[in-house]
Amino acid sequence: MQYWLMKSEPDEVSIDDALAAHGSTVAWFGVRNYQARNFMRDAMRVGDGVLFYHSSCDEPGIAGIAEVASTPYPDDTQFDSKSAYYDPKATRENPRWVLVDVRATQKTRLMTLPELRSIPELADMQILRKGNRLSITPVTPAEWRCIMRHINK
DNA sequence: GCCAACGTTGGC
DNA sequence: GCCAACGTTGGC
Repeated sequence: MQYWLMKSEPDEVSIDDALAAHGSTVAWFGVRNYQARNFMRDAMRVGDGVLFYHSSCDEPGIAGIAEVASTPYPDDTQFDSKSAYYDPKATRENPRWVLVDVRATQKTRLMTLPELRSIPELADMQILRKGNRLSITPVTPAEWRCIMRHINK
């Protein structure tokens, strides 16, 4: 069992959107970074814990809890020439981008970046490092437990 | 809107 | 294979 933090722009897919989706499950489309893709393709397992993070918005932070709900499969938006995520170099025979399904399990209070930064145990979290841009990052069991403890207060 | 950080592209 | 130029991310 591993833990992850996954960024989503709430304008596109928020924790509320995910909870309202069929089976509270959404396809994590649009990842176009090889490192983040490789986490989904190679490391994630069904049932892994996910921190649902809202990025590029008024109040960035952890907004809910989710879990990995599928094995990896091709991201259809790469084949759609009308999509912002279209990749002309990808083909159905040779997909370049994969995704997993993510099932939202709980909307939480918003744990903002300043709050996360204020917790000494979380000082090494990848999301808090300067220049962090990766949209999917691993979370250690200790970080996960710490966040679970704080988020329900 | 700014800008630091970092990934990608493409000429050589 | 190097690396400069360029593009993107994302908090502020």
